[in-house]
Amino acid sequence: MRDKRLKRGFFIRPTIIVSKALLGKFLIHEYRGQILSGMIVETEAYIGEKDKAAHSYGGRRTIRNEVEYGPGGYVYIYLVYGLHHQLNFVTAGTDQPECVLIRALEPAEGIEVMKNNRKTGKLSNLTNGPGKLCQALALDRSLNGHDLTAKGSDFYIEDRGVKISPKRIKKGPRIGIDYAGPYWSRVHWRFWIKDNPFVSK
DNA sequence: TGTCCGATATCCT
DNA sequence: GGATATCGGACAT
Repeated sequence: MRDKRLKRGFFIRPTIIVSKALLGKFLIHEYRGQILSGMIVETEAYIGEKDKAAHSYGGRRTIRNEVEYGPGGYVYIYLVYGLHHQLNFVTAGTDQPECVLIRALEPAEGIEVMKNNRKTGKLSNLTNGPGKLCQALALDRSLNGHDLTAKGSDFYIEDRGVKISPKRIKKGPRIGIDYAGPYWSRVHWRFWIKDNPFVSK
């Protein structure tokens, strides 16, 4: 059987390219013997050094964002507002603190478990936001620094052959970062699949 | 050691 | 549509 997991080379590319390429890929978490998965439908790019909205702006390097300074293909996950997790994938090479925030998924496998994790019966409300998808797929800080490309790991990304043509990729300003000032809060570094009902609002 | 605040979701009106 | 929950990280003291 062909190994469909994304390899290191996929992530070691410019962050904007990776952000778009991730649309249509499948995020898979094998959790307690269950497969929890979803197709990525919305992403945001964070270009560390020069991006005022990024944790690594100006080369800021801390215990929390240390993994961003490593090579692409690793997981950067942390807690905001004391209750919501944010899932990111590190991109580019070593010492370029760049990453892609996963904002929304279209649920694929393990939907019943996800509904239970989320305490909701509504499919449309399961994974249409960064904090929601982490809760649905049971992702938390213990996965920080996880290698997505490691053989046999239980958290990875697959290419299942879904092709998203450039025409179906929409872009716009990122969300919830007004503090970054008029320029960085407006750059069009958010990407999503046109007309997909699971994109966050 | 203390204070400030966030890459959101939810509940309430 | 608006308030607010809730905690760990960042940085100042």
